[in-house]
Amino acid sequence: MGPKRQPTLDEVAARAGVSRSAASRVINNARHVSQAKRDAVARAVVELGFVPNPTARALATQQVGAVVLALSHHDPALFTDPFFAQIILGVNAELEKTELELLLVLANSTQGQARLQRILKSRRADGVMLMALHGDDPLAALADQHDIPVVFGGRPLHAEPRWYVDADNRGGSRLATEHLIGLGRRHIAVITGQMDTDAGASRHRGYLDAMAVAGLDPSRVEHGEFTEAGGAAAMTRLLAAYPEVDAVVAGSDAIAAGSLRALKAHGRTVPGDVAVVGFDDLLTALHTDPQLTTVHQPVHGLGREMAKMLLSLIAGEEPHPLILPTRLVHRASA
Amino acid sequence: MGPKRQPTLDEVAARAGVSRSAASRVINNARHVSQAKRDAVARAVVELGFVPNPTARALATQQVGAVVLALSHHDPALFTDPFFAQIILGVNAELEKTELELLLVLANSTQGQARLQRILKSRRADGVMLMALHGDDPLAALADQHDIPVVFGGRPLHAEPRWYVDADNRGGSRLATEHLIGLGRRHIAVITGQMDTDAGASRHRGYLDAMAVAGLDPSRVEHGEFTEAGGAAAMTRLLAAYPEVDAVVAGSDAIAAGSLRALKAHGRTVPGDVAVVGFDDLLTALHTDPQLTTVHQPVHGLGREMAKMLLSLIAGEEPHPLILPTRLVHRASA
DNA sequence: AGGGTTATTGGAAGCGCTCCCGGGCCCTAC
DNA sequence: GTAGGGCCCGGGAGCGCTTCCAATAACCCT
Repeated sequence: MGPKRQPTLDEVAARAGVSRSAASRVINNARHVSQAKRDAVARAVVELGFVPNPTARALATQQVGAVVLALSHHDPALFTDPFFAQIILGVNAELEKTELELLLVLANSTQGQARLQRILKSRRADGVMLMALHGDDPLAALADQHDIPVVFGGRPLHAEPRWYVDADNRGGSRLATEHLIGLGRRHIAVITGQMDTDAGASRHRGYLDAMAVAGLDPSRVEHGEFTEAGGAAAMTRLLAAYPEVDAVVAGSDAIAAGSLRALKAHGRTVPGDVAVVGFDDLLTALHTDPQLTTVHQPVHGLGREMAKMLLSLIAGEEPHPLILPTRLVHRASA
Repeated sequence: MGPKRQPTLDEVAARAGVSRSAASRVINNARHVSQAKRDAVARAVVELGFVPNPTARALATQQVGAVVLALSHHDPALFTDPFFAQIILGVNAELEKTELELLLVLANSTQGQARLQRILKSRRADGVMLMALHGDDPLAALADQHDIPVVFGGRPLHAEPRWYVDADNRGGSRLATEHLIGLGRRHIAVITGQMDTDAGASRHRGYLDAMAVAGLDPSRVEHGEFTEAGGAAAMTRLLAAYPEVDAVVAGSDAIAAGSLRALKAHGRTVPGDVAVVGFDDLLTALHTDPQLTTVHQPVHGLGREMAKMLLSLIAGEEPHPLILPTRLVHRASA
């Protein structure tokens, strides 16, 4: 292995022939240092390969230099959804511009919850991004209990957090439904995700909005999980209960993919017999057959905006909640 | 917001009427404390809601209480592969048993590389897990330069790191090829992933092994990326160059999914005209049509074992490199 | 030339914790 | 009766950095 110990600021100062305070000022690019000392210190830093110890710095400044991204979900497998990967990528893109590190906390289990609690109480991070909260999620309340900035990704069901970024779920879903109506479909069903989720409930509401305006019957509804399996099962139930359906608004691309499979299994053609539109516009939407007409939400951007908002919060600013627009992407399934 | 400041150990000690040292001993469950003081401190801890400050503790003990998982890849989009999600899930499962936090570093860009460097030099973590190294990846050399445990997930191309965990890529691929041979196929092609990757090269080698034993022509080969698009393109080239192929060994499930798509586009049936076997056995393998016969590698376990190995390294032990077994999963495509 | 700023500078006091050490204490063995 | 050996216990010295402060030094204006 390499060098046994990193040089300390004292050693740098000694080598440069200045006081530790002066060296510190140079490192932090602060004022009140002569150019001569500045150069001397800079040289010593290079020669010694000095890198400031973040722990010591954190202790002195009371700033950790890290933020946490906490993903809360009851089912660990859900994390496999590329949706989360995109979120992480977005967050990371924004964080890369800074010196902040990313702490990942999977808060599904009670284990994970306790861990997040600890992180908050012990100030192990300068801020928190919290995602995917179910209605009863105890994490939602955590935000207020500690003196640490928290931004939500998506809204919890029965609370309006002070800071959040979300996609326009309701508007997007309404768009999708209107598109189906415009296509001449009249027996339009909806397969929602979990209704104890704001995304699930809001997307359902968007469907109701459009159906109401068009004066159509909005009662053909099935609930399921945000998964392919959930979608397939829901579609099968739908077909049994309402054989007349000629279109379905799916709560997510995964759900849509599942319905496609179930539809094919029951001998219905898409979009001939039944038109399907999804929600998310992840890569999955391109890999179905036929390719999915779907509502695009800027997932990567969602991650980025969460990070941005957290950064501005940490900087002491007062950002406003943000709702990102969604739009319909026309492909083959509707 | 909540309480402005967390109580310190001194305050706990004062309230319990003991010295700070004694309080510390109780917190760390060390010996040489009377039961009476133990109780007094415990009570004070609860009353004050004390949680030790990890930063201060880290500074004193020289142990950060965090490890990093670094994912290196040239293309950020690759991170979307559920493979990584599974790795993370596995790592997290093991870490949840400890007090260690997970630092996620996406080291694709030079930005990310520099960041990882900094983390290593400044000892921002107690250990590192490094994944997905291409042949020329500068990260591979990093391990030796710093006095910090590093375990590799998969092997870099031209180096045998001291500690790594990998799947039996060569053996698995050989199994897949043998299966195809057993099926009576004789014009078996291979679509590899990037050959500057150990996984890519090893899986190709497994194919060569089996073909050599059977005395078959192993020259039908195309290279691509570990993606669906790469697989589709490679399959198309394959079909043009060797129209007689009756089977293909794919370097991954994504590649296999791509070939399936290309095969269908060219009017070949699967497994009738061409049998296909994948590698990974992720959820994707279930969502293709037909479902994929594929080599299962324990991705979640890979993550878990990486974490385990790192933990044991941190504990001062000397674990051995680990190669996890792979096995063939029979489904419809071969 | 003199009073008042404004730049530099190093000393020293923390940040909140761990842990070494030496001093009591009590108990046992001779 | 006393010399050892545990056990407790608190004092205090760090861990490596930032930052306040008082002390100089350099500079401006009238």
